[in-house]
Amino acid sequence: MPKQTFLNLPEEKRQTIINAAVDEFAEYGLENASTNRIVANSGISKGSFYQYFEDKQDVFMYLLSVLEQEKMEYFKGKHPPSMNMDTFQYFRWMIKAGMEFNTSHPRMTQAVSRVLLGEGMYYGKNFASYRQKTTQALTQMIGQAIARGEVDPSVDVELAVMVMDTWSNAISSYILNEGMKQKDIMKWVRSPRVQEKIDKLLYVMEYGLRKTESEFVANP
Amino acid sequence: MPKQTFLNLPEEKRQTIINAAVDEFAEYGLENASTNRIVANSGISKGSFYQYFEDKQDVFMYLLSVLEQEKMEYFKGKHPPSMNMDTFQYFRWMIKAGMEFNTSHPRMTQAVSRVLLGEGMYYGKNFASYRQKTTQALTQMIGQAIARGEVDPSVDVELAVMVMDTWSNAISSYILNEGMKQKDIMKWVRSPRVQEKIDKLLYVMEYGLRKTESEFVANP
DNA sequence: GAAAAATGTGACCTCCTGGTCATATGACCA
DNA sequence: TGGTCATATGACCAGGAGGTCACATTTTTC
Repeated sequence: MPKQTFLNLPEEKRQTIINAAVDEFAEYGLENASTNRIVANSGISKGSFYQYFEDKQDVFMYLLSVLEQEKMEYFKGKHPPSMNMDTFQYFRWMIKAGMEFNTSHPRMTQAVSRVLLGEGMYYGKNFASYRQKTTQALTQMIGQAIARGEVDPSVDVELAVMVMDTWSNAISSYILNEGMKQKDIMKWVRSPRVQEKIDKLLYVMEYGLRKTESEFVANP
Repeated sequence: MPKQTFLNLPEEKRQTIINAAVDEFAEYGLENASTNRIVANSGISKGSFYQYFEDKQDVFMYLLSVLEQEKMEYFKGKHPPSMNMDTFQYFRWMIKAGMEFNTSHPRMTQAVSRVLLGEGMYYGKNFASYRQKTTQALTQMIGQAIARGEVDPSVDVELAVMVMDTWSNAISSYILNEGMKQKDIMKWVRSPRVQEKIDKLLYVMEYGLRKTESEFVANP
């Protein structure tokens, strides 16, 4: 975590530095990020950087905690539209709210998810706790869904978690990759075309690809 | 592509070199791979390396083509157990055959998929053609499935491709990551536990997570 | 055998990396 | 005013990267 010196800095200067770091991680990932470039782009000296942080991983950990903090505050102010949702409706609402949040912090989300999804498995222990938080939340959610009889009983918890986690990441990556090509990412995400795509993907997660009697309805 | 000098080399020496390269890419990815380490581990000199290849990306491209070649030969000798399979049965067979192949070339598959999935998006054009081949094959397969009325008609081709591609990659990553921890990866993959896990995942892809009247049966 | 062509070698180059540290600056206090 | 202490700086370091090249060695050709 950053040293006190960094936290004492004026808000503006701190922002400049973390912006440069975010850009660097989004562009190069963690392993290939260069402290020299971060320093150059934030207009501070090399010495100052190491007075603020242990190393670049320290910076990244700080970004991670900031993003987590902001996400928690975002979700604190958001409430599901209805209390009588089943697990799948709730998951859909969470995914969409998550995408709203992501696109309101696109660079930061890009940087973090690039590192977490791309290099996370090889960095091993360091990020394990962050991945675990998601897994735990999902596990609890699925446990409830199974108890309520909403989930296919032949599907065990671990498998269902993998399915939901996979789709959560896939949708997030898709939105970020495609969205960064748009001129207004928020507007793009909120467009009916994209919303329907998300709906359809989650519908397929729920009912499968194979033709059955259940039918897709947009914005159910 | 490698220069003629490399292709003239005795089989054994070529193998030593590509083994060292495979290990390097599997361990460090493409960006962070070190030509110095590759030459050290393959017992050739720096100068020879650059007489054989343009640079490390050239080596990787060669690995890619070798793996593709071997995969094609593998599938040429393999035939689906029955001609009367629907698309989902065929996909399941392909996935399982693919996993057989992957675990018989674990290091190479690991190296290639690490680079392709992890750094592929950022290298842009270079690997696009390889990703495209998979997409094209899937597109054709789905087109047929839709024509046969096997797929939910509310699902369009592009979406179905994304779903199948996502699962193909997810299963492959899962098998590779977990499998590398086992002492005998081939035996592990063939075990009923793992086979059933794959079956269940593909069952969920086909019928969804939600409880319906259709029920999972192992090895259908 | 000699001449020619192909192959192999590692010292050396420049560039950039993460990281250090003696020194300079300037805010605050007596 | 002088002294103290947090902060800021960039020259500097060792290490490793990718890449080159003059020379040594081996193979082929005649």
